[in-house]
Amino acid sequence: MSTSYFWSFAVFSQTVEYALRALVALAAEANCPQTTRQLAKVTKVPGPYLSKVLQLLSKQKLVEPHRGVRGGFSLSRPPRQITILEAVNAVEPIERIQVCPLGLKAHGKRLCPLHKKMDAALAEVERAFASTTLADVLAEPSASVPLCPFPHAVRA
Amino acid sequence: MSTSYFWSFAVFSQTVEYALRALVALAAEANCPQTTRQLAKVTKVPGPYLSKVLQLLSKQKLVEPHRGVRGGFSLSRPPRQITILEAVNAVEPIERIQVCPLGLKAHGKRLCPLHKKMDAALAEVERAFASTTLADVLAEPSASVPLCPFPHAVRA
DNA sequence: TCAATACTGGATGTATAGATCCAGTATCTC
DNA sequence: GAGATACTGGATCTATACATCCAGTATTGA
Repeated sequence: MSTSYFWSFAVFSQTVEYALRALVALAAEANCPQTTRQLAKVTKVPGPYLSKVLQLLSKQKLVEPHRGVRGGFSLSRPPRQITILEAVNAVEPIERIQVCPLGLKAHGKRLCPLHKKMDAALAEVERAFASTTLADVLAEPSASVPLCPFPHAVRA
Repeated sequence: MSTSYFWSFAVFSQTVEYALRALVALAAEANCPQTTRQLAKVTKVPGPYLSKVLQLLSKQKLVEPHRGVRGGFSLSRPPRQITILEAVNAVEPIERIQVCPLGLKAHGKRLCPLHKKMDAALAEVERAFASTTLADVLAEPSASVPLCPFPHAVRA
């Protein structure tokens, strides 16, 4: 609701945003593992919460944990092989609208025009995410000065 | 977070979904006002909550309240002149990403590639919503049997 | 005018996303 | 092997979206 408009429409939940930040930060330093603490500082995500997010990403094999001294997390695959869609799905699976949200069990599985439209919008977003990799996000073609500290040079 | 995946990625909040359902239901019976109770039944939205949603829509002049006997709500404008974007903005304004969510006040207002991508996705959704009216949603060109009860014939 | 209808608005309750804490365990370095 | 580092997982706390309740007010129609 947000009568006072504290919250506003967002395509991304906070958690998805956090996951993406973490992955981009990892991609920027693809060689050496980074600890949760380090990542939390760079991405400005609350440390303990980021820890949970990283666990989700770990379960989905997007990142690899390394314990002990000099441990931390690193990407499981090169940035070019990890899509935004995978990242999103790791923390909050995109669920296309399969059946009418009203729960009417009439006339098979067809959606009414309203939810067809809504699902189409979802599909658009999904497609955009699927076709974008972490490498794409890191690439700064136009060299516009980035506001975020992520896009360091990708080391070798 | 949703470790158990109770919740999943959604472009629409519950409240936005409710607002759209209500507007579509109103558009389907564009002539006679419908009471909150009637709308709640058709749209399967909790009555008291729908009441709040309708108040938001009313404040944004998308619907008009009519008090007393034979009262209810009706659309302020013909369905063709109300866009999905207006409906969404009435309950949860879409906020484009203006500044880096990290709050860094560096280098003017440019976004890093990550948030550029994210904002681009938002823009896509916004555009899709802006170009769709309630009338579009009601129109059932392919005559696929709707799963939802909304698209009654629009009466004269 | 009266009574019924229906919206209004504030107060309050509940469920869930977001955030924290800490004891336990694995790994590294010396 | 010892100690330090760092992830793991469960329990708990908080903020907010979602939902309810009710007294008050405006309107209708007889």
